Amino acid sequence: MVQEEIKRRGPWTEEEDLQLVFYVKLFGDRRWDFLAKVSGLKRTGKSCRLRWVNYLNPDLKRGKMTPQEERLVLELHSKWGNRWSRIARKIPGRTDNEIKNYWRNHMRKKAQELRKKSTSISPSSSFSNSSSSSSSITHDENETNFYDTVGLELLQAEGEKKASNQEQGGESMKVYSMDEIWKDIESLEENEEKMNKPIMGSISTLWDYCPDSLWKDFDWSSFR
DNA sequence: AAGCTAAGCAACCGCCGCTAT
DNA sequence: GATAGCGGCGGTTGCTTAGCT
Repeated sequence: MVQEEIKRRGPWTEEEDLQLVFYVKLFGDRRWDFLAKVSGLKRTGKSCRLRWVNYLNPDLKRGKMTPQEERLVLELHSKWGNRWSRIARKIPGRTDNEIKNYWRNHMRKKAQELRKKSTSISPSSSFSNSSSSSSSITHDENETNFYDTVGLELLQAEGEKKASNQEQGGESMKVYSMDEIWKDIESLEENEEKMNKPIMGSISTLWDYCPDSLWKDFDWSSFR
């Protein structure tokens, strides 16, 4: 009779992060169950993978989505629906989880704004033609439809607004045309195919990219 | 200052598909 | 070909923080 090891759950500690990064560096980011075992972390392989993919991976960008990233998310979502990982692959440095959260929060906010506007004009305008994805979101009907379809409508409405805002604002953020975005996507796809390299291909620089807080107190002698 | 609400984000769950045996 | 194990994905939950009354 094998005794089931009790797995830790909940937020990761800095120590766990360090340990995970070290073992990912050592063995790569594929065999998560194996990694979970050899690292001594009392976590499931899945949990380790999630932590790495969504937080520890040095290729990740942090902070607010840029306007061009926002537009890209809208555009790609209108094309692919809730295929978050697929969308994430086209937006370097962003994870599916991040994009999903972004969509959920920011789009809901904008849906509310739009709804306010639309109810003041015509109660039955917009939010009507659900087209993509098998979303099981159980909010009220307007919201569900918004998640599925409103991206493009927003793109159009927001595009004009942002363009004028950016002219006025002090920071002159470049607004990408869709042509430019698609060119970007295509070249990214080409690169992906050409290189077809695993994520860990860039991991030799891991130590350079990892947040200082992760490394500054690390006792390397214990690993020699 | 305290309480409440909404937003943001990290993490978990369950399902599905791929792969090794 | 069957099946078990694992990784990946999308959906959901729950905790923390910020903003408002």
